[in-house]
Amino acid sequence: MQTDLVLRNIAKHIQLTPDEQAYFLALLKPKTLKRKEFLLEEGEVCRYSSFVTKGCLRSYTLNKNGDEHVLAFAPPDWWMADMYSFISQKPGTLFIEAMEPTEVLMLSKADQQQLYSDIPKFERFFRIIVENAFVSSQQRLLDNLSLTAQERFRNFCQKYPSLVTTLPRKQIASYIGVTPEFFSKMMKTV
Amino acid sequence: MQTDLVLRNIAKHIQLTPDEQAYFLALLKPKTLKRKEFLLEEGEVCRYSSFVTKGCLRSYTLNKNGDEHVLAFAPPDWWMADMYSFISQKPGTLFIEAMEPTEVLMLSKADQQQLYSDIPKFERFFRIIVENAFVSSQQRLLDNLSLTAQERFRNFCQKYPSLVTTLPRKQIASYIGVTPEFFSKMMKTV
DNA sequence: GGGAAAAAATAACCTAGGTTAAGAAATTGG
DNA sequence: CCAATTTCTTAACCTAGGTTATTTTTTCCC
Repeated sequence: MQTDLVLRNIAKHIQLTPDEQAYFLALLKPKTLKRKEFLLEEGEVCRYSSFVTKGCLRSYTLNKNGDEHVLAFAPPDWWMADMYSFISQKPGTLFIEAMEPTEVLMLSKADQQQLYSDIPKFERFFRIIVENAFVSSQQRLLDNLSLTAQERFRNFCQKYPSLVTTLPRKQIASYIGVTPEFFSKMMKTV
Repeated sequence: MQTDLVLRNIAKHIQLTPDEQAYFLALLKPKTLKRKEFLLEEGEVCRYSSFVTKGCLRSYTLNKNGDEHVLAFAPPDWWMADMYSFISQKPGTLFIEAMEPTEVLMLSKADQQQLYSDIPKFERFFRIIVENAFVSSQQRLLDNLSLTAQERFRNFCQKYPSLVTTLPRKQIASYIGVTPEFFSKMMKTV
């Protein structure tokens, strides 16, 4: 199990003793996903929060016309879940799919709750993670309200430099909120 | 000082002893705002998280063309801050303005940190608050990507029933992401 | 209560981005 | 390495929503 990355991820915000590290690592369930395999589908309850160690995940919804809308990408060192479903433990609306062969470390809702009680520092850790995610979600909202597709694409390039070259363009188009056809038109006009 | 509301707000997620309640309440600074008075302006550091007990706040940005974009409304029982600035203690981009005569209870960043150490339950409380805010921000993002203005307006009516009748229409238009002119056109077509 | 300011409505015209369709290029997995 | 699938591009046409300008209505506050 590839654990360096997740320990360094946590060390950015809280300090753990070796015992605490061992206790935490014992809770993680590793999982390997093939390209296009789903970690979660619409209507399921999201029972795990997953940390990506290799590959890449994306979360998206399918609206009533069958259009996909990408909510987030998770390259290595990112956490991913259907947050609504994970916190409420009710059926969610997101699909979470591997974009390529991907490895994750999964922490169940129950184990996370246990962790909060046993090692309160983890409550701080996840609070900080969610605070940052919230700020970035709000910024993206404002960007969608006030910037052109061109400008949102520039933002995307800065936020996910590693993904710009590796991801299919249609996925990037969906994330910034335009059709692949318009994205293509836009890329000619530079 | 009007403290019932904030104590009930907290009691939704954590249980406090009378001593803890008293300790918490002693940290809050009440403030009264006139209509159109600012609680925070662009470029300032957001030093407080504010709980609304009366009236209503809104947060918005001004883009380079001078257009306002409403990020959030806070009627009574809601918390409001420029989250980016509050967590980083760097200058932010939001304006926070009173829509009408408004009363808030303000908790400083330093006091919040102290509270986390002294009464770890508060770390849980604010984690839960931010989790919910994050989920709702993500849902709004998806709504902006996949719904029409008409549908977003219906969502707004469900989310903030008390504001639909009291707020100027141009503010609602800005929140759902359309111009007041288009909003007006849209309201005729029902 | 009344004058100033803000908000709302209307309408003519404009544009960023969507739709449909069809062919070309790139990936992928057997 | 090759057939199937997916992705990308192009182009003609379309539409949700924006812009500008003017008038009407409402709200505020002295």
